[in-house]
Amino acid sequence: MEEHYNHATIDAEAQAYWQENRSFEVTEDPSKDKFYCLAMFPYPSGRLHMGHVRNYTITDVIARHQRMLGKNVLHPMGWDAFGLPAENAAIQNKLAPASWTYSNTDYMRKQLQALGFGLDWSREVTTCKPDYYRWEQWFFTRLYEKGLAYKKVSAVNWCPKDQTVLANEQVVDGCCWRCDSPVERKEIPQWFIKITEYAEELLEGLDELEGWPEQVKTMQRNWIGKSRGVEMTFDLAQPTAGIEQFSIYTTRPDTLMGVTYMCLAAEHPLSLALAKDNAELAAFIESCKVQSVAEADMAAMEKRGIATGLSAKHPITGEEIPVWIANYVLMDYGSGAVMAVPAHDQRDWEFATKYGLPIKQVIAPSSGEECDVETAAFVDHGQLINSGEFDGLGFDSGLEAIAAKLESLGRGKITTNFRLRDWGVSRQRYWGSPIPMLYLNDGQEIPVPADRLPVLLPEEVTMDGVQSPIKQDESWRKTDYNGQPAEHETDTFDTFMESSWYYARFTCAQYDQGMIDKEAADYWLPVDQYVGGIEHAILHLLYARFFHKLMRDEGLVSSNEPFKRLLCQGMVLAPSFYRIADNGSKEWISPSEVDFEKDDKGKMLSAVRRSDGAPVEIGGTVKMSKSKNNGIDPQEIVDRYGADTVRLYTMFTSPPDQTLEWTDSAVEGSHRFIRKLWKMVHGHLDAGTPSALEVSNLDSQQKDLRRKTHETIAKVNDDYGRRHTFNTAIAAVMELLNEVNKLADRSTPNHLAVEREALNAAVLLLAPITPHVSHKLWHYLGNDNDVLNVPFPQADEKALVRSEIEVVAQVNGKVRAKLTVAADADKATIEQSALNDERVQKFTDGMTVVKTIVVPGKLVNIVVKPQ
RNA sequence: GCGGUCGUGGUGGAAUUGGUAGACACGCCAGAUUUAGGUUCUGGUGCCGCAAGGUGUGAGAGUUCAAGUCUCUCCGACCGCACCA
Repeated sequence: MEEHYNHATIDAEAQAYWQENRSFEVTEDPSKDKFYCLAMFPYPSGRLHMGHVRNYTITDVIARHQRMLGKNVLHPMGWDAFGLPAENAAIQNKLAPASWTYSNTDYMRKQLQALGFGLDWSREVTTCKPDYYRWEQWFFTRLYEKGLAYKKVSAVNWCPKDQTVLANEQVVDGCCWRCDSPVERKEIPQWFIKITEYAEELLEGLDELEGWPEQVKTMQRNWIGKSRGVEMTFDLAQPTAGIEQFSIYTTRPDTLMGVTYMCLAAEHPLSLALAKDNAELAAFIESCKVQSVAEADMAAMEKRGIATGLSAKHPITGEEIPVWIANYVLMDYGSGAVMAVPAHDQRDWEFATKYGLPIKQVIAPSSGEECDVETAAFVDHGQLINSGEFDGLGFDSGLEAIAAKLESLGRGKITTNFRLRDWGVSRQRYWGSPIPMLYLNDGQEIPVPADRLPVLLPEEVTMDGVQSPIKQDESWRKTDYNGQPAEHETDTFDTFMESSWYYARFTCAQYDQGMIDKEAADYWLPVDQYVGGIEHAILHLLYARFFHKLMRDEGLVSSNEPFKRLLCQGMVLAPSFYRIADNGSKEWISPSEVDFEKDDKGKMLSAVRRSDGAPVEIGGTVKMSKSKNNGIDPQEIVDRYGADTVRLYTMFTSPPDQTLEWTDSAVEGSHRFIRKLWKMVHGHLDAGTPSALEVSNLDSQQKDLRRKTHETIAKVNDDYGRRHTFNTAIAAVMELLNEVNKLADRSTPNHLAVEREALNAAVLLLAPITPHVSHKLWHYLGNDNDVLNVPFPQADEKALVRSEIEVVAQVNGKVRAKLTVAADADKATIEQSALNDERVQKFTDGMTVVKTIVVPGKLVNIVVKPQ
């Protein structure tokens, strides 16, 4: 065995072995239990970043562990290849998005291989290729035929100068990122898929997902936003432009008697009708359009409104209530109009205060406390007051009574409402799958017939940065349908379409007879473990769940949910440094160019740029990004330390669901640990040949080491399989090796046998995380099989047995002594042994024992008080 | 603004079901080895204190024999908000 660990040759050797043996290519094998382990596939941005490394290391560890547990493991990889960045890069580099994308996937595939990820490359899927998106197009035509896809008018961000649609990301401070013109909202016809038809099932399905983090399920529940309320109509006191009434929805009908004004969205039909001959209203509505469509921007802006001069009649009292138009009412939610109850809604309260509208209290706190609605809205449920016949009712009884009254008057009814809106899938961009629809001259919509699919996206194009090439290309647009002239839809799909079903396509990536090979899908689906960023907690995961149900209803898959277990990993952060440039902007300096000065405890005091020795500002630890110039290139670390060090570091330094802070010195620590393991195996082999392990013939030191080995095996199994806390698994193996070192006595073959068992276990336990070095060391330790397929170690219960244990003795909750007692000692024995302990007596002497709590195996707490 | 998460030594973190706070590692200090640096090895390391002991998990309150963990209020950081993926 070589004395020193050489990562370059060891990585290359293991990777060549896996490639030659096609170790990670799998087929459906009904005789074995399957395990489908999936990472969110990457957008091919150019190079891997640390977030990718972290994501794929997590799935690789889980996949390799499951494989060693005997499962038939599918761990595939592909490319989420359509999207906006390719268009931007294309404009910048004067390259077609397709060729930019393909050169990126080629480079990143090599990087993934260099990290030793055990991926089945025979199933690689690239979403921008026609053999993928043709099935998505076909599926959309099926949805259209079922009435689940439809076209409607909806708002986009519009740059009036460039005459183009902007993504929310392309709107900076309300202006176009390219030309800085103020952005407007514009209503254009777009395609939608009826996710709202599945709202109830998407909500209920969450209850089945026991393997999902609670916070993700909560976020999805809130996003779907099911509520029970009342829909009611308000008559206008002065019918206008043929409109006599409008409807609203409220979850607080109990506050109906406190309505003091009504609010319409700027895009509400009544608002638009009124604006026709009222220049002031028209100007206000126009001013509401100058803002992005992003909800966060809408919510953050100042609330503004204007009185229409119209009144509505209160449905119960008939009282006339002023009607306003306000910028905080969303046309997309409910009916685009709300009743305002400033006494019991914070936003209404602020609006009413600003415009001097009346505030009428109709709910009083149930506790009987006073509250003053002139100083703040009272938004809790309570008891109805000032509400005539409804006085004294509570929230539920008030809701029922008022709804019943409205129903009897024919003015409203109890309804269920969802916050969830239908999924808009149209994008006015080039680099996406064309939406497979045709338009005849008379405007009739025709789904492209299956035998004409796919509608190919031309790849050889030049981008002008403003208009989509296919929108400009008349020869692409023009076609025919049954002999009639027709035009292709030039919008493309939202890229969430591709990422909503790729997991199913991985089960049959090469299948060319349909979207999904049902036999393969039925074997592999659902995904047993899905891993990806928390930023996808709502949109991607909700769309994928929706798509799965659509595919189920098309007969393509059999399960109700796509992902059994979900792990959301945290972001990767790194320190950042900057200098203020002459023009006041920050110049971000890469951490690799910076040296630190530390105080005598190692705390960072100041930092200087190495090149000029002058100080730089410390910008804190923030998400690795190009803009902060603090990205660490995984490639450099792999070249310097090897793949196993990168993998070990990312798994050791934080639990997977928390943020990971990158520090160079800690990376060296991980590398040191691998070298230490290597050296230990080398020293062990040098010391001689172990005897066969005779469990019955061990001294107490050897028993201790053996117990530690099996405790570690038990902990690592639990950490890998159930807890997914790889950091504590690694810490446990480190402890085991520290123990091996401490008890090193290489003079007897018996001891060597116990040590061999420990080292074999350590190499196998680490194999999912550091597969290259484990591959090599496993052979050095005299094993001739492939570490990939060795059954994962299982703890020997007999080795775990202890005769004595330590319990803590507390007095009044403070630790005063540690007692050694028999492992099976009963409560009375433990209590007595604590009371007899002189360190305990020091604190109990002269006191009266009030009570004693004994937690067997853990502690005894003696509660005393002065006599 | 709305929804969600997090806050523990100089640093990353551990404490799994309310039961020993700080495992494991980085850094730092001291020593050994080394021509020197690096490597490697040994010991120490929350804070105050000579010690006994006290104190300590963002701040404040509460429940409990016992709170990092549960409840409430506040402060701070982060993620998502439907066209970034």
